[in-house]
Amino acid sequence: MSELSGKYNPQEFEKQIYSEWEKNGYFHGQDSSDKPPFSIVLPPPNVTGALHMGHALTLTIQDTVLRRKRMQGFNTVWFPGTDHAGIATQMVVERELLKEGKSRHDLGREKFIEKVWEVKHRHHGFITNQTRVMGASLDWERERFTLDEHFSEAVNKVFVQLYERGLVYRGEKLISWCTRCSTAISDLEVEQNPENGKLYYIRYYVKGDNSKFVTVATTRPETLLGDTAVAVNPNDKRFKKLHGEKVIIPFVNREVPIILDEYVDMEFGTGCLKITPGHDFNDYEIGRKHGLITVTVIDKHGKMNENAVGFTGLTAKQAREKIVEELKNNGTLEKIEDYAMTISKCSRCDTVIEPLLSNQWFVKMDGMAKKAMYAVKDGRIKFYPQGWWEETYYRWLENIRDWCVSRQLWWGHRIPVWYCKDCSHFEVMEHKPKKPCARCGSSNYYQENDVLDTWFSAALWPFVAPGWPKDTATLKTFYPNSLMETGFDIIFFWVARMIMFGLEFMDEVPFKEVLYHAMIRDEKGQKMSKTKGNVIDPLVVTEKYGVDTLRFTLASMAGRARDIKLSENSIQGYSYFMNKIWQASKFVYTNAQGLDPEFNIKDIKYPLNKWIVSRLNSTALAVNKKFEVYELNDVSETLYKFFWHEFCDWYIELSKPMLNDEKASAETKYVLCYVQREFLKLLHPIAPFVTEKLYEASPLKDGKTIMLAKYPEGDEKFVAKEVEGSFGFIQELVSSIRNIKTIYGINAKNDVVVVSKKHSKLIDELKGPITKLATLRDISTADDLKGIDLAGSLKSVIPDAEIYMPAKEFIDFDKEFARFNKKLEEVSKDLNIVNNKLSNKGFLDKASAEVIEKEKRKLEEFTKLSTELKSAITMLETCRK
RNA sequence: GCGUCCUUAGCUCAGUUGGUAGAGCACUAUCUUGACGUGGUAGGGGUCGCAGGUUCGAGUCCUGCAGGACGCACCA
Repeated sequence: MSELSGKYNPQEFEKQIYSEWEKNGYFHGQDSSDKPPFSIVLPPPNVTGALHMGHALTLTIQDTVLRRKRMQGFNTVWFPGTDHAGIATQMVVERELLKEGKSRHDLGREKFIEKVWEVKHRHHGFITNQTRVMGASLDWERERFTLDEHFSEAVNKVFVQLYERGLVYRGEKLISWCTRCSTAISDLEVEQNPENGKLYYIRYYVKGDNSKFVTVATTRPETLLGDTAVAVNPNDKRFKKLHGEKVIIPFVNREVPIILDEYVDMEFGTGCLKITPGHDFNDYEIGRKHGLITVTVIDKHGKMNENAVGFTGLTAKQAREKIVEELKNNGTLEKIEDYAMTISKCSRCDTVIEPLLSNQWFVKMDGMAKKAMYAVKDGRIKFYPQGWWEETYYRWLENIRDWCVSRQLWWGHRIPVWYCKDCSHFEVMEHKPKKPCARCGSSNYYQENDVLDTWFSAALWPFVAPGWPKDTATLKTFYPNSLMETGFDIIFFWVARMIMFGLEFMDEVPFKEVLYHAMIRDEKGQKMSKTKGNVIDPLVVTEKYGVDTLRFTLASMAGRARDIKLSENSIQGYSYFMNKIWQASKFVYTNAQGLDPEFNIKDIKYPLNKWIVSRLNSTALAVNKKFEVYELNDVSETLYKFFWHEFCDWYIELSKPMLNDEKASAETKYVLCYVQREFLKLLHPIAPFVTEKLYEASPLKDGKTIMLAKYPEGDEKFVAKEVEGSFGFIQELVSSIRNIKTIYGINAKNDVVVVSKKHSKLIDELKGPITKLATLRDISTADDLKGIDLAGSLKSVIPDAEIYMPAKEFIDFDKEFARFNKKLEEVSKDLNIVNNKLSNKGFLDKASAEVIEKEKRKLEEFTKLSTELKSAITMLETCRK
């Protein structure tokens, strides 16, 4: 037994314990084993990222779940890894370059990528070490990086196979383009922001008739240069006669037709819609329907191109100002209105998105989406918390559009497509083709410049982490993964796509369960962000309060809620709990001298010991039940209450006199140590460090590490309902006596007489403990009121007992009278409710026998209490006279 | 507009087949009891957002309304 310091001081042991675990290989799972497998893949953090509270939460939840499974005897593997995070990482490096006044183009692709790798290597240690700090029991030997060789091979294979199956295609489409990132992005990477804009009303004159015109309303006048039609609703009587006419687009003087399309809302604006297929998604659709040409007037940098005659080279914003100015001058601008609109912006850099026509690679979604939907519908994958995300998931999959996976970036998986330099032919192959071009015979190939969306590779994580495309033992054992734990914000980005690709390439779901966790916010419910300055840094918190404290706090909040409001105050509260565990353990250990470690827990005799062992088992059963549905908040609450309010408040206090009792001492010592040790095991998954530290010092230590100890499942055989019931009475008795003493400010120890037919024997047996707990000199029992100085005693009534405390000098009849009347009022209210129920024919007819029985018992109890209280009040009245 | 969800004690939240409203923090009073004042003990505090309905019985189920969060779509 080692010495424990005076108070809980986590900094003294956490880091060392972690390295011991890692050194001893406790985190490592076996590729094949007799034990049932349990696997999780860590959602790979951005390799250049820093640990934030979201990471801390996800690590805590996953580690907690996994540690319990490991202790339960599962062959567990938690696959670690980091993500190359395409745009994000490229931006980090570009920003560094910018400081030297350079862009990536100054370096060239090869040099630039070299530089990114350097940055990657430099950063990699930060995030992984911070992950270690949190206590995450990751199988580090299996760590992966999404751009490492093996991973890239898998990505290529997937891409090629998708192509061969007709699920990948190249096409020219209108896509969302970020002019700052200079790349296409997917629908998911576009955010809609409300903004105050303007609506411009512009006249287009009909060709050949300067007296006729139509007025269109637009928020983007600069796009009129790319207009190729004006549309009106076919049912709109106002404009129908114009069908077939042509109007002239100002500046470019292009003649465009007036077309009819039901899409046009007659109520909105003027009822005339300008059609710009090159810069608007809806217009693009209408253009396709009507066979319109597409004119692009804005380029990839957000500037007006050569088609924008007279405005070429201006930014879209400058062009808008100039066009509005000129329209005003020539009298075709009717009016400008304020207009509340939403603007699409790049979710990464907040730049306004420009819809652009361009050649991109797409993954066909409809077929895979359907399969992914059924996997959840038929229960092959279960979502937790139950009943929350299924609908959202289905809706997205039902309305899904093809996924634009090509990015015009340099950092990422370069698309395995090989173009012939001498003709336009291309091959989709994992490696550069060895044969000459099938069309022109040239051997001059170059690889596609675009890279893949980061989420493309991320979607392969559940099967690539265990080894795919190699047919490894690891893959056999750990696919499907047991659980996927992640934030609900990436349900579409990641979860849905993992399910699609898992089904497509493994023919089996990637994981059996998905657990979604909440978003961490500050105490006011606001998102934490550096600019707001409301960030709580997990590393600062763990430095101050310890990792276990933070983990316990986060676990306590990991319930069904979608937001977690975190404040330092709540963290501090839980650090007190850690200290409490520390202090109680110290007490247990210092009282363990002469302990017989061979004592058998089945042999315990004393009711108090039976009680705490019963409570321990009830607690273990409850904890395991809650673990199964991933309600970690209930797990931690159950453990908190058991340890603090049962083990410490009652059992430890009770054990003190028992330890001095020669007969009870040996058994009590053992039970103290036993219950404390089993509690440590129960808590270990949530608070791994303090439990290991204390376990190490336990005189009943039953293994090398608590990490590999058997997780207590709880045994019904040890749950003694009668004992718990009797002890409940004792608790109530003690509280009631304490209550009298507090009300009257009685500090001195005095005597108490209890009249209770039912519990006399029990009270006599537990005399020592009760006098100790209630600070009494003596407690005695009596069968009736004979010999009790009724007028000179303070009285209290609880179910099945009356308590008399001789304390003549303290009695205040008015106070007593008020106290009993208040109590009687409460009981009468309850009694009324029960009476009403039991005299209600409907209740008796329809309620279950069990419920009726319960009500009858209540009636009995309340009636008895009420009678007692009434007689006590009469007594007071007579005494007063 | 469609969808998911929230509204319970001053604050943060639990309350899972409908059966007498709970916890933590905060607050009040009190206690130097030999593990812990990061502690012990006792206590105050809620017409469960509003209005209907179903039911013998509703915080719990249904409908409507109000306030709020998030997702998707549309937005000339």
